[in-house]
Amino acid sequence: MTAEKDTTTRRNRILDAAAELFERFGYDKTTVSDIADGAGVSKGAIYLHFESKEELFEALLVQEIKSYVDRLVELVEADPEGGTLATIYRHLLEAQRESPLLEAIYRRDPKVMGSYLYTEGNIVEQTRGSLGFFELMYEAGLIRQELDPKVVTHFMELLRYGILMIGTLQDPETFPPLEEVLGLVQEVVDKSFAPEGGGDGARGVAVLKNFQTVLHEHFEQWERGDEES
Amino acid sequence: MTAEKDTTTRRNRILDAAAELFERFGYDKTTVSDIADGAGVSKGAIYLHFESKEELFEALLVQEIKSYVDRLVELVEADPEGGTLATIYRHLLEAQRESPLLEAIYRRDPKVMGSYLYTEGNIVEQTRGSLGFFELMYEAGLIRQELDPKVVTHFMELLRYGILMIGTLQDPETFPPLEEVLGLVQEVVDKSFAPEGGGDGARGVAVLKNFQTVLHEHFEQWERGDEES
DNA sequence: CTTTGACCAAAAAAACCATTTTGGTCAAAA
DNA sequence: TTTTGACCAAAATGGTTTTTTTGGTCAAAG
Repeated sequence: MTAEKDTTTRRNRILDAAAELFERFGYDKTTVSDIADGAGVSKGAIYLHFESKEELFEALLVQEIKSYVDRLVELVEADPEGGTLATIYRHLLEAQRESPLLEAIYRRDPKVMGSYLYTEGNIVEQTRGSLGFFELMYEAGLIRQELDPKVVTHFMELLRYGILMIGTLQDPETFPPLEEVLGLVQEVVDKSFAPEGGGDGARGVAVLKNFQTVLHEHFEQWERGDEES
Repeated sequence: MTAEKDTTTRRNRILDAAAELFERFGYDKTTVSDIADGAGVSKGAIYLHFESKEELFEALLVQEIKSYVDRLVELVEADPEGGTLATIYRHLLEAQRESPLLEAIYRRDPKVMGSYLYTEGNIVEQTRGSLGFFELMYEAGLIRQELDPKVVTHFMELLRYGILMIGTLQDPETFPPLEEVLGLVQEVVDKSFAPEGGGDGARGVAVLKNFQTVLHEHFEQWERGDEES
């Protein structure tokens, strides 16, 4: 019990150190020794937890995606407006902005992802799964039924990628405050895509939490399958 | 007169050849000789029109931006709905998609722009000018007065950059038809940002054409200033 | 049993040179 | 006068060798 907790703690210290280094210097420029030093463990210890540098990186990405969804659920549950489409979407964008590493993944930033981008079957491919979420919202009646959910989803993806990329193409100094932009986004989505009155908020929370569960299971299965290969 | 027309024609043939080659092979991989061959002129002839490869490239970019705006005006004038905010914005996105070279500029595509990206004071920096346009639309009453034009502009920029970049991050095969997406964009913009009834279309056309003039003048002055340096 | 860090093969980076290409020029041709 | 293409210095490219770094291992220490 205490022993297990200890190794888990160490694993997390390694992941924490890795997160900071990968984010700052990127996958290629971060060495396993650097991570070991950063975590205050020996290099060998790292290989007691992860099979390779690549697997360590993937474990980190998976962790990042998981806590992204967890954070989203947290934000939505704390919001009095609950699980309406616009609320969820707004918090989704907020949660995305909170994790620079996650942004780098979605952005396929070569500076951060480095040669990992060119590895076979990398995690990034899997991240498309979130698209299915809005279809679920549609089926739950939280998107106007006369709209095409595919098109609505794509619209929201456009905005999401816009937020993701605009900072690399223009000077962020010139941007209006994010708060105001997100406020407008929320209004627009609510006005154009949500049913009258915004829809059943509790239902939305349920859909989201279900999605959260499915996603966690998906990645746990993936991690299991990953070890034996 | 005939002589002048001849040199103008030749200049355009060079620009045309350059456009195709730069788009296909990028700035670095396209040689001046290639362009000369493509245009059916000698290499020396190119230097009768342009001071350097870089200046030729810039002239091409400027031309591209100019015809982008010209094309936008054309589309808007042909549209019965005229110059409402949503109509103009929709055609702006359409016109943008029609020019791969322009997309490459806005996208800062290193494959196409190559080492030109790292030159001092390159044109790309100047292209931010279009942002001012929506402020003019606001002043002309074509954007709801209770909204913050800066935030609305940024929202529309987010969508624009999303459309620009999403194809590089996800497989376009999975996208819904562009027509439908643009249709939704237009609806959303109209519903959320335009005043009741969409606003005075004729006024919008006037604002747009005025912007067109200013932009043309801006670049003509820029070209003049560029030669003497 | 757990953890370490010296050690190694492999890969990446740096240094070096030979060769080719390229942007730009200008004497000569048209 | 106008246009050309052979020509050149400078830069880019390609190939080779040397040096350094790095992911991963495992005998030995704790």
